[in-house]
Parts: sequence; C-alpha cells; structure tokens
Amino acid sequence: MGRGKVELKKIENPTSRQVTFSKRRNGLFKKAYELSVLCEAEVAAVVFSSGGKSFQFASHDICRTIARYHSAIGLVQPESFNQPARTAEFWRTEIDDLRKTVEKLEESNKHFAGEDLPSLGMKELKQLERQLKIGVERIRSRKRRMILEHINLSKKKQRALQDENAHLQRRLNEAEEMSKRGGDPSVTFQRFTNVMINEAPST
Amino acid sequence: MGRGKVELKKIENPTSRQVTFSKRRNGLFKKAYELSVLCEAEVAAVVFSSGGKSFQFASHDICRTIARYHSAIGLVQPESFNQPARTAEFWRTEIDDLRKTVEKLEESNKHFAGEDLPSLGMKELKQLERQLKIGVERIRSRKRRMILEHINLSKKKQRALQDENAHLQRRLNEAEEMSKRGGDPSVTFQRFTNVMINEAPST
DNA sequence: ACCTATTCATAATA
DNA sequence: TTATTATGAATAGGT
Repeated sequence: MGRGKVELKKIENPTSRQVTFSKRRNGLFKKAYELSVLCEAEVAAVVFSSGGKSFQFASHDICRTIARYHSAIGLVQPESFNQPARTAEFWRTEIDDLRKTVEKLEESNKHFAGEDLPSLGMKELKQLERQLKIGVERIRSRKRRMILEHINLSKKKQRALQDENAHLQRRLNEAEEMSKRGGDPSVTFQRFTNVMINEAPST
Repeated sequence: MGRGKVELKKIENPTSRQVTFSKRRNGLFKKAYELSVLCEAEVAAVVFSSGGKSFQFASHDICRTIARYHSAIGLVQPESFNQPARTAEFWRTEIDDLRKTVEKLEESNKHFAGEDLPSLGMKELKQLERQLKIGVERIRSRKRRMILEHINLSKKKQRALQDENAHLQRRLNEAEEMSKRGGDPSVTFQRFTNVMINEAPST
C-alpha cells in the first residue's frame, strides 16, 4: 500500500529495507494489539531484524503466552541430563561471532555502495575511492574480455560455415558436371546452410 | 477499514467477534509473512482465541524463534527446550542461516572489489559497474562536503582572529594616544595573535 | 520525521 | 462459510 505495489521479495536497497522494516513492524504490532482488544485474544509476536535485533509485542505477558503455547503443543519435557549451560554458552559465542562478522561485512558493503559514509574519515574515503576505481577497472576489463571472446567465437562459427558452404558449392558443381555428362539425374542436393553471425553484446 | 470505523474495544456480538477474529488473525499472519520476506526478518506470532484455541505463524521455526528470543533477553530457557537433540538442531539452523548470510555478503564484497567476476554475466557486470560508479560519486561528494566544511571552519577562525587583531590594534592605538597625552606609561599590551589558516586537506 | 497517492484490509452486507 | 464492495488504514516513495 503506497505508491506502486511491492513485489513480495527481499527489498534489496538496505536503506528502504530498514525503513520498511520499522514501519511494518509497527504496523504488525498495532494489528496484534487490535486483534487482542477487539476479540479478547491473547497475542504475542516476536520479530528479529536481519541484523539480529529483537522486538516483541504481547497483549498479556509474553512468557506466559509462550508457556501457554508450549503446553498447547504438548511439549512438556522432563528435566534432561545435559550441560545445557555450557553448550548453550558455546553456541552463543559462536553465533555472536558470526553476527559480528555479518555486521562488519554489511558495513563494508554499505561503504562500497557509497552509504553510511559520514562514519569515515578523509583517509578512509580516499582509500575507498581507490578501491572502487580498481573494481570498476576490473569489471570493464572483464567486460572487454567477454566481448572479445564472443566475437572470436562468432568469427570461428562464420569461418566454419563459410568452409561448409564452399564445400557444398564444390559438390554441387561436381554434381552438375556429372549430370551434364549424363550422370544419374535423380541425385539432388537439398541441404542449405545460412551464415549467421550472432550479434555481439553491446558495451 | 471497512464500512465505518470501529472503536477499539471488545466486540460484544459473539458472531461478528468470531468473524473478525478469523479475518484479522489471517491479516496479522499475512503481515507477519510479508515482513519476514521483505525485510529478511525472523518473525513468529502466537494467538489464542478467547475460546482458548491456539494459532501460530512462524517465518522460520517457531521453537527456534522462541529459543532465540529467550537467549536474546538473557533468560535461561525452560528445560522443555533444552532437550539436547532439538536444541542442537535449533542452533545449527541458526548458525547455518548466519553462515549463508556471511557467504552472500562476502561474495558481494568480492564483486565490489572486482574479484570473482567470472561468475557474473554481462548483465550483472553492467549493474555492478553502475553501482560502483554511484559509490565513487557519493564518496567524491562526501569528500567535497568535508573539504568545504573544513574551509568554512578555517574562514570562521580567520575572521575571528582578524576581529581580535583589529580590536587589539584599536586598544593599542588608544593606549598610545593616552601615553602621548601623558597617560600612565606603565600600561602595556603584551598579547599577540597570529592569523593561522589551517591547510585544507588535499583532494 | 512528515506527506500523500496508492494499494490493502476489512466491516457490513448478502 | 464465502463473495462482494464501500470505506478506512497502511504504507511506498518522496521531501
């Protein structure tokens, strides 16, 4: 709802994704609230942003609602005999590390896209610009290479077709000679080939 | 929405309350789903009708999301969740997701740096080049802005110093006048200021 | 953050 | 329950 509809797929632009996340999260919680009031329902909602931040709404007490959900599902389990503390701790750090990695990568990605620049000093900006220019240059050279390859391929195809044409022409001439000299006139040639040069991709 | 607005209070008519509950529950879950897709968020919602029936939506795995919520708020999870196999499963999927995210980010980072290009087609290359050019342009504009700010700051400083100089000059003249006319010759001025313009950073 | 053209959700109704 | 539709709400894109 808004100007133009939106495809149901990940919003690629990080800025508008963040904005939409905020807006829609609020919208969702509002709806949840209204549902709970209008229909006397018990509602809880948990949302994690892609960055890992958590948000929640609960009409009553979220823990109570979750507990109720557990019992509703019949997931009650007796005390288990493990060392969940240590294991959970281990996983937690593992996940924290990964999250940090993600954050760093996201930041550098943003910088590459020219976003979030105010957090950088002049020196970093210069370095970044240099880096981007190198990137552009590499991409251009890759494009040149691809085009060249394409052209060469086309040329090869062309040559092959020309050769085949010549060959067929020769055979045709021979056959005509034969028939002039009284060869079997039922022999005909029905093969044709077209010389097609694929259009090279535009720059 | 709908014909006439609704007050935010319990719907007394049981029939229309039930109908509204159904509709709005679906609406809520739909919104939750859209949020998860559009913004790559992890969303879970649990709803109990006033009659006690439970409904839930989860973008990933609802137990995982709840577990994540628990760890996010630093609560020890209820034992019912710490059954080792299941818990391990949750953490594993969580970690897998994060790893995938990291991989994607690393790939796009490489592409920004002009590495690993052969995996891209001509179309992607063009898009990437455009993106990089935008990045460069933004960086340049950021640099310009920084330099301008620096210059303005310098100018301000310069002006302030000039003013101070003028003021001192005036007082000096006055003092000289005074002494010529036989004022107290012991009054001297010992303050000096230099007008220093900081060098602007080079482009 | 605020604005508003649009699309979406849904209350009333059948 | 389902389908329709008038209307208010949510929100995408812009500023």
